[in-house]
Amino acid sequence: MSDNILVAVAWPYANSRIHVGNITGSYLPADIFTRYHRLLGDQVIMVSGSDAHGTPVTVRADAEGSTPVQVYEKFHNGFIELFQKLGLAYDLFTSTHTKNHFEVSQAIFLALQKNGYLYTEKQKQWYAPAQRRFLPDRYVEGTCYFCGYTEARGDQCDNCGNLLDATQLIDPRSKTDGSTPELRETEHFYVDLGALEPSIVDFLRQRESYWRSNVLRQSLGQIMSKGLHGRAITRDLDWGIPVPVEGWDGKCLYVWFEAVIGYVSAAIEWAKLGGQPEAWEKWWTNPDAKGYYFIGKDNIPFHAVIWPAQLIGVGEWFGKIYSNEDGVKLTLPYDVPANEFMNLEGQKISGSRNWAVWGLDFLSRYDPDPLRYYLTVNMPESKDTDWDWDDFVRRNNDVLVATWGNLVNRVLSFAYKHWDGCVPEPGELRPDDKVILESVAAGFESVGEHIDAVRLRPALNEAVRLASEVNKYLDTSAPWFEIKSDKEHAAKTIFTALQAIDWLKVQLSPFLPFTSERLNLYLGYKQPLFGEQYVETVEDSLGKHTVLRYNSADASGKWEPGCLPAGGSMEKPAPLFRKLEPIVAQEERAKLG
RNA sequence: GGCGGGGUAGCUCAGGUGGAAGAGCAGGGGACUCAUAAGCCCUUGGUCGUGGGUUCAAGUCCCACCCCCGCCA
Repeated sequence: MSDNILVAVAWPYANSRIHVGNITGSYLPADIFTRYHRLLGDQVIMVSGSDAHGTPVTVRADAEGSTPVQVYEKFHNGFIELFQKLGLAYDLFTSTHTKNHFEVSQAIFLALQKNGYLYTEKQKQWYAPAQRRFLPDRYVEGTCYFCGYTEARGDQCDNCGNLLDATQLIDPRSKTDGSTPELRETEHFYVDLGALEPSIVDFLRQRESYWRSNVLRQSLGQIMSKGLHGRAITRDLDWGIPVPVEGWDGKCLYVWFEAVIGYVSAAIEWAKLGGQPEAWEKWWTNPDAKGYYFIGKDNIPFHAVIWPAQLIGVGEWFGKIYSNEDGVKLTLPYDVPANEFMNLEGQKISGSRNWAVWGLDFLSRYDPDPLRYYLTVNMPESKDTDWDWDDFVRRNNDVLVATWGNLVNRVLSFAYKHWDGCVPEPGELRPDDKVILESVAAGFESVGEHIDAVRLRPALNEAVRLASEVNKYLDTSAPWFEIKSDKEHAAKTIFTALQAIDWLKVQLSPFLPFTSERLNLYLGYKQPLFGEQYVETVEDSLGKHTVLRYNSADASGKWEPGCLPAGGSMEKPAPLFRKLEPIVAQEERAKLG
């Protein structure tokens, strides 16, 4: 029995690079979860993409003298490079700037409208004649009408902390060119979240027993105390998805509204690229499919409340509009295992202050698995955590190198040297051998249970603990002593240790895919554990976009205690991990700020 | 102001449904040598933020308060 599992991963905004906090917050846990379910044999797809639209991209383009497309493509390509190097094996990592996403988003908009959940409202907003565009509140500056501070932003005054009504700013000016804006009337669509509130409360209550309490209680608490209210879903902007209504030229869907729709559109694009255009329905119109949304806590309201509201609001109309199907509804999220934040050396991560460890920069000096290890074992699953360079070096050396890497190296080297590069024939195993093998085999249950419940830190610690058990077993059996007097006993010990390592390799592989693949080769296997990531260019009427994909054709890994072939030939082993000098922590800290 | 998260050994943190305080690292001692001087064994160390309450029994439930951090207005 295999499940259909949709792994929906946060969409990085195409306006800044990705740092370790972003990675541990959503991208990495999603990949670990996905790899585990692939090994189990479940039908799982992991999708996401770059969030390409919105004002910050246009503002940056203006500042750099380039175009929004150029800005978004630059960051998008950087994301793909990082994800490939870090082994984040998306079935599809695409973008919101695709024809497909435009169509799906517009269909969602129209379905909400058909169901009566949209309404329009007129409001005044600052307009910059010189730039011929409306200014978002954040891009208007002026004098605060509370405290007289002259550098207040339209949305909030940094001096007195009050939230402001941008239209009341004194002496307003455009943040980008200093020109004086004027108030103009504009009309926008709103989604009637108030009308959807009872359905959302039901939705949350049905998931009360298994959702993380931070996600559930924050969402429910906010609704109970404040209620839900209409929210604007369109803006005066030309970089984005046009509002699919006659006479609404020059207005776009708000990014918060359309980016989440990417979870549907990316699955559709994935199905099309795979040559089975209907395949997405197994995850999206199948009520038994389970959607897991991996996001950071900043995104909780959008995924736990607003996105479900959108899905409930479209009802059966999406099917009718998009694919001419009747009686079909989109499947609501099963779980939203949002993480808290990771800080850096005791301070909040900040790109503008260069207080960050950037993903690509890190990988230019270190390997991906140590990063994956440290970020998992320090994952902010229940509260904020801290990236500490000393701690990174220590854990790399004490756990990856000393406990696990050394276990592999000492056993494989010993076997390779004394049995001519082959797995020794053990004959009948002794009681002690069976005991340690049973313990390690039980890891498929215990580690798996943790991953299934998205408790990744305890899952990884459990696997490492089992590696430590094997070290103890080795010390007790002492094959280096046995081999002097009785090579048959040493063969039993080394075979047992190799078999245990073979299983631990699988249990650790969702966390440490690169070194697990290498170990897999050393043990003599020809087929890789996982499939391959590859990059492809897709063309549509909007232009070309690059996507990251995953080909599982050669994957052979299975989440079960398989049989290591006795007598099989091995590859000459080499250490899996590099030991780091403590000085690198100081060097890395010196680069911050 | 409202909603939420956190305060457990020197450090980083575990402690689903209440039942004799845990791990790793750091510190101290020991045996071994296959291994990236790694691994293994033993060991020092805590009034679980504060004050009440429920209970035969509370880090774990309830109330109040004090700090730190987010989100929302």
